[in-house]
This record gives sequence, structure tokens and C-alpha cells, in this order.
Amino acid sequence: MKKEKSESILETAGRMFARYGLKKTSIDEIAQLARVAKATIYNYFGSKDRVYLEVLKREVNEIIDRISVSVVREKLTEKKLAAYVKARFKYMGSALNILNLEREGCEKKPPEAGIIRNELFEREVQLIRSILNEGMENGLFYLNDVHLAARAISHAFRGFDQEGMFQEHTEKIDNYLGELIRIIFSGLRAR
Amino acid sequence: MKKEKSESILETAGRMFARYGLKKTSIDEIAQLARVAKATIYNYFGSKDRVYLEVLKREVNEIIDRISVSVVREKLTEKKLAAYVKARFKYMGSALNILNLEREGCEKKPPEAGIIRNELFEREVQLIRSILNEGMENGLFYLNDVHLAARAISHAFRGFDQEGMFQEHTEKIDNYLGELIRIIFSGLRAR
DNA sequence: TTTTATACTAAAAAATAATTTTAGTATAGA
DNA sequence: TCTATACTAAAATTATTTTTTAGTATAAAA
Repeated sequence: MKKEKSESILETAGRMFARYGLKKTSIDEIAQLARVAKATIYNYFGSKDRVYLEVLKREVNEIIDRISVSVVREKLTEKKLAAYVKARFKYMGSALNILNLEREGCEKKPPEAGIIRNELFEREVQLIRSILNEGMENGLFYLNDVHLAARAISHAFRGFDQEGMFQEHTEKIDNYLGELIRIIFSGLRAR
Repeated sequence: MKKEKSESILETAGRMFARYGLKKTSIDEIAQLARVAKATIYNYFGSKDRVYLEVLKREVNEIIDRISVSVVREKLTEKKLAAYVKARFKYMGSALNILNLEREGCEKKPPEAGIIRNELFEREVQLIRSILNEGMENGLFYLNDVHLAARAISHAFRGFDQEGMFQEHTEKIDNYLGELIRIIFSGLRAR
């Protein structure tokens, strides 16, 4: 009961933020479309900003979860990193709120939004780090500083998030990402 | 004579665009500060947008030139890539117009601005490609597809351009970049 | 208790109108 | 070739009014 209400609120809020942006979506509209009284929204979340942040948080969690699933599905460590990259690009690209709003938006968002965005990055680092650690444990990888490497690699992958990227031909990007993975695995050095 | 005029115009225009943005800089002000008649600016450049694009173009050339110098200065191919990354971060970070305007700006810029930005990227790719080719020729590197690799690596470096990056402690970023270079050279794989 | 429907207010946004700046042109003279 | 000046139509800015909206309160219903 209780869960269904807040679920419904966040769901419709998410859809509307994605479509019309934060500012152009009113609490009254959300209440109407979610078939909930306005007061209920304030009972649950207290303010419009907190509704937005909750939506954002859930989206971040969903992205990370989906990427994690794609990674864990692979048995071989060497395939996990490739799976990570592929899933990352796929789910980041279709993430409605964070990207369509955060990227496009010259909108004023609550300051906590930046914190949540950073959380996403940190969790990406965490995921990569776990892959690298696994590789270290089974002797596949060798690294002096796993944490540093994880951060460096995370930053590198962000280079593919840029504006123009997501509408470019997916095939091309797959090529770039594939090549980057290959380089990250084997390096440039001739053996 | 002729050169000095247009030089002076572009120089002051560049400074003002960087400080106040494209929209908040007027041609009249530029003329005044450059000690040039307004009509002269229109004689040389024809429109405000073209003044801006010229400024942008020169800035792109300057960035690439400076990075190139830093790269060419190194004798060893293996040091060239590291020099590239270091110089790239240094000069991109302090690039007045493209970055301070392009990054910050929710300003409407003429569509050609995007083309020039792409040119910068293509020239970065070109530079990296020349380094990789050199490495291939002297047997240091091995790659199936140099061009693809150059593009992939270029994208990866862009991951460090992000908003928050340039005010973070330079030391940290140097660490990340250094680690990334190490990985790109040697790969993750244990030998 | 929890939710709803309604009514309300202060603040923000949107719309409108009045005013000022500014891009771009023309011209006459140095 | 460049300057100084004057000009205009369009855009930007400002000031003002109107509408919308976030957030609260309340009383009744579930």
C-alpha cells in the first residue's frame, strides 16, 4: 500500500522530469498523473527537490545495478571489463533523467544533484576496482596501485560520454571502445 | 599595417570574449579598445560571428601548436605520448575562449563553432596517430589499426576534460594521467 | 492513521509593454 | 584604406502586471 504510492509518485515524476525538465514539471501535475493527492507527495518527500533527488538516486542505482548484472554474468575476468564498457555505454545512453536533464540542462538543479552524480562515478570506480582486484588475484593482471588504476580507467571511459557521442553510429563507438579495451588489456608495447 | 590592425582586433576580441562571453561583448567595445573604427572590423571580418570564429580558430591552432612543440621536443617515442598528455591538459586547461566560453557557456554560439571544435579533436587524433606510427616504425609499438587506436585513445583522454577536473588538485590528475599512460603502454596483463 | 480534496499565500515564473543596446550599413572626409 | 559619425531595424534589457506554482493548513473520508 504505502510502497505503491511512493512508487507511483516517483515513477511518474521520473517520466515527467525526463520529458519536460525539472522546472517545467509541477507537483500538481505529478499528483494528478500519479492519482495521488498533492499533500501525499509532501508527506512522503517533503519538497519538490527531494522528489527529484529521489528519482535521481533511483536512476543511479538502476544504472549501476544493470551494469553490475552485465559484468557478473561473465565468468572470465577478461570478459568482465569488456562487458562493463559495453553495458556502461548502453545504459548511460538510455538513462533518461541524469543524462537528458543533466547534460542538456542549463537548468538550476539542487546542489545535492552533483553529489549524487559523483556517487555514480565512485560506484563505477568501485566496480572497475573489483574487476581489477579479481584479475590480480587470479594472476591475470599486474598493477602497482589498483585503486589509482581504477580511477584512471574510469575517467578514460567518461571520454565517450560527450555530447555528440550518443547519436553517432553505435557501430563506430563499439569499434573505439573495443580498441580501447584491447589497448588497456595488452598495451601498446610490442612483445 | 594591414596585419597589425586585424591582429589587434582579434587579440582584444579574444580577451573580451574570454572575459565577458560572446553576447556581452559588443563590436563597438572591441573597436574602441582595439583603437580601430567599427567599419574596419566589418571590412576585415564581415560580421561579429566571423570575428568570433576567427578567434576560435586561432586559439585551436595555438593549442595544437603548443602541444606539438611539447611532443616534438621529446626524442624517445615512449616519452612523446606522456608529453602529449601533459601538454594537452596544461594547454586545454588554460585555453581562454574555447573552454571558458564553450564549457561554461549556455550561450548560443554560431554553428560553425562546433565544426572548429571537431577540427581540434581531429588534429589531436592526427597528433596521436603520428606518435603511434613512429612507435610502429621503430618497433616499439604493435597495433592492428593505428587510426582506430588513435581515435580510441583521443576519446579516452577527453574523459579528463570534465567540468570539475580543472580545479581539482593538479597533482591528483597527474597521478591519474600517469597511471593511464602506464596502462596504455604496458596493459593490464601480467607478463 | 493515512489519504484526499480544497483553499490559501508568498514567491517565483510567464507574459506584456516600455526602453535601451547593439549588429550591421551608409556616407563623407582624412 | 581607414576613421568618424549617423542611422535603422532587430535584439536585449528593464520595469510592470498577470499567472502559475511550491508549500501549508484543514476538514472530511478511507
